[in-house]
Amino acid sequence: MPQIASANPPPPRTQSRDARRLQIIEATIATLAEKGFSRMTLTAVAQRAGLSHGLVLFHFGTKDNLLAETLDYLSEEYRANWQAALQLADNRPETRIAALVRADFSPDLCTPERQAAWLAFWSEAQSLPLYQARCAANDAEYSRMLEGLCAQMNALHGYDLPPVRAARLVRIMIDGVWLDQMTLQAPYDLDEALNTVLTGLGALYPRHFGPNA
Amino acid sequence: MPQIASANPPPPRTQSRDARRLQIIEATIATLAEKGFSRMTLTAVAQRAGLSHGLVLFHFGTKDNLLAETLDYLSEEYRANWQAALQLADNRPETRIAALVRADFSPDLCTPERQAAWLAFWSEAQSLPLYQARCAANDAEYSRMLEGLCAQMNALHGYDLPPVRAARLVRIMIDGVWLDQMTLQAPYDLDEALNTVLTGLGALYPRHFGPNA
Amino acid sequence: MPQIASANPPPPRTQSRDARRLQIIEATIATLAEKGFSRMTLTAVAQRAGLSHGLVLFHFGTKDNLLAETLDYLSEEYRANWQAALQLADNRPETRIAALVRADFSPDLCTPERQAAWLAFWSEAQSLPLYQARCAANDAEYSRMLEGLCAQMNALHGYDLPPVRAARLVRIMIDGVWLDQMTLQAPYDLDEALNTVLTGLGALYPRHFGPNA
Amino acid sequence: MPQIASANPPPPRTQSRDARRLQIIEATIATLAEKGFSRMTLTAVAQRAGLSHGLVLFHFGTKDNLLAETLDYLSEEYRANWQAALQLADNRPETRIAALVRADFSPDLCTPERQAAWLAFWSEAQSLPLYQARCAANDAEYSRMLEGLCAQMNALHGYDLPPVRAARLVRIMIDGVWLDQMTLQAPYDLDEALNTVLTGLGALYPRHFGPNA
DNA sequence: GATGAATGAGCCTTCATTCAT
DNA sequence: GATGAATGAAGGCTCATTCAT
Repeated sequence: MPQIASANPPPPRTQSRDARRLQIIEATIATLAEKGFSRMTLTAVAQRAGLSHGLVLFHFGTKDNLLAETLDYLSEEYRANWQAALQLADNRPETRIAALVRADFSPDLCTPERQAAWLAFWSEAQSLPLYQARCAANDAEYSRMLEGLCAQMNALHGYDLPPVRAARLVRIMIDGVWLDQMTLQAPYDLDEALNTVLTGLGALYPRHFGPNA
Repeated sequence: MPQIASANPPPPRTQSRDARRLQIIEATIATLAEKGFSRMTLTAVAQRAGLSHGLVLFHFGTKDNLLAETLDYLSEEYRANWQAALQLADNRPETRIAALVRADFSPDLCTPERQAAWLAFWSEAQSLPLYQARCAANDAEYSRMLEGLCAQMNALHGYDLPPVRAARLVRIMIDGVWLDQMTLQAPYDLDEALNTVLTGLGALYPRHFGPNA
Repeated sequence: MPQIASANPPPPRTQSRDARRLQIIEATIATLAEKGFSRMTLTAVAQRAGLSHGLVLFHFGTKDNLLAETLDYLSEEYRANWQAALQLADNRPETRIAALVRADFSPDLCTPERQAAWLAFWSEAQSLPLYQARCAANDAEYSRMLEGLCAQMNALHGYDLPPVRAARLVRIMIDGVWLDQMTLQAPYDLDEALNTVLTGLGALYPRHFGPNA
Repeated sequence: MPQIASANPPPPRTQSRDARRLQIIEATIATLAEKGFSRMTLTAVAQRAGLSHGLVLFHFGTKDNLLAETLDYLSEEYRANWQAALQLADNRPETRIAALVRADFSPDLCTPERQAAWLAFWSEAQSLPLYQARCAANDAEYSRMLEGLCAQMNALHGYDLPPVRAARLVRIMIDGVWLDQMTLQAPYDLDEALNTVLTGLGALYPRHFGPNA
């Protein structure tokens, strides 16, 4: 976890360039979550980071660029997370799929702040070239990889689900419970979210998956 | 669906109050879809409706109120749509679930514009009291109803899925493919979306559902 | 007293032109008093008169004209009031001065509404040509007349006050207590106002004036 | 009196915070005098100060706050002025009253601009909570102090005027000549204003006051 | 690096005015 | 006469961006 900005102590006089940028990006994520895309202002970001207004622009040039780099950061963080999970898994597709799903619900990543920030970017994806430009490649890579695993489930274990649809179902179940956290009046917790997806996965591949409990 | 907004002909000097309000609400949905929540301006709405921006405020008072009434309109439209679908279905839970799912992909409702508008509201749900205040009741009603149908699937047909999770899985699969339309670079069409959900449904209840083709 | 507008009963379908104009002018005075010059809107005037927005402009053409005619009305009302008081007085200057002062505190004229309306016009007198154009003549006539009476006090009763200053002192004492009603947190009543001026008058002309009690 | 506002030279990029605020407040007073309360706009204030309109809001937040701080400034200036005058006077009530009156006609304070600004605030006092909230205390302090001095005139010099009325008469004569400056077509000068009030004072306390000449 | 004053574009909103019915 | 829809100018305010220190 990157070191989260904390406004109270006077900001250290000199910080490494990268630490400052990270601090501002984390403040951007938090502000996005707190105020939504439409009310995220540079002033609010600066305040949350405990920095002056001008310094944010000194480091990022423009607001659009700050948003772009924040999205890059989230996107890269997400990719690194599932890739690390795959590294630790063996080669069986059921292990790898399980690892991916669990990774998506890791408490480091799956926080209300980050979910809200993702949703903010998604909602602007249609009208802002930003999202497609920055995330299309990562998203596609993730989908292709998941489709490959689903294809292996068919080949190795005798299932008969179209891999593209199966992969898509896994993906949308994950996105769906993320969305639930943002829109439900009384959201369920991380554990229930994971088990909901595992239940769905167990429906797709009954001999290999199922809820924890 | 009314298709009123059309800027070219000089707007009739007087229209019935309700027709004008509807026209403006449709223009709001379209603008929300085109520009996203953060860049939806009253000027843009007025332009799209072919009206002066002052008239929008004459009819709705404030921008916030316009947004609230737009959300009410979408929410009511959605509720009316699935309730009408249930009216036409018989009493068997599998028929009713299928009717709900198909209703959610009706071409009148499931348009890119409306999906984008919904997403815009979802993304602000955390920071704006608007969404919870207006939609929580409708959302909860929908969930309860779906949970009831899933419970009947267990009772009548011998399935063994926890109804709350099963209902949630149906919901998030639907929301998930909606979300896909907004975020994928090359989204799939309505038919494929429906069949994806039916495939997922077939995994949950194998003896009663499956893709069309 | 002109017939005060009363919003509750549905406005009589057909009224004489002059009655409508008067009704609107009275509503203007009341609105001026309630909201101040800067927040007096045609909508507020119409609402107070129980009429539609457009009707006000039908009768007065523009807002500026409505204000001008309202000022004319107040000015004429004021002039008629003191002239009527003089008609009833005998020819002695002390009687005539007393009549003038009492006229200025007549309960019909000296209402919080009218005082506030006058003050509103005074405060805009510098920047709006309106006041000078409409009231300079009346004001000058009043001053000349008062100066003549003060000159008679000297000639007939042996006082030795410069008539211009004496007249001015009478005028500003009256205006001053009017102003007090608008600015004091706990203003005094009409009777105390009158006796304050009579006390001042008694200081100027000790053998002829003094407070009532 | 600072005489800062001057649009011609390009404004220094940076000024001390307080100097800028003062400059803007003086421009507000001038604009209030020139245009009246109802047409005083931030743009007009900024133009008169030779600054951008955004800067006015940068320093004062809102127009309402700018008005409030301007009134505070005028009110404090007025209080400081009469208190300084009292400091220089000896303890005899006639000296102190004379000092107060002369202070009210000091050329620094008693300018057309300031008089017009005061009148603008007075005219909105009824409908805006501003005036009462900011000035009631100062006004009451002034009245009490003046009443005390009038009581001393009775006690020490054998006069027999009710102190409250006497003090009120002094106050309204001063306010009255201020009002005259705003409403008369051909106002008299400062000297004549002072002598008018001194004449009135001489009528109240014949053995101690009278016009200068 | 860092700060905060300064600018100006663009937004929401108010409101006088016009006009069809 | 009377109504209320419709327009557009103008105002207050927010905020990204620039820039002197």
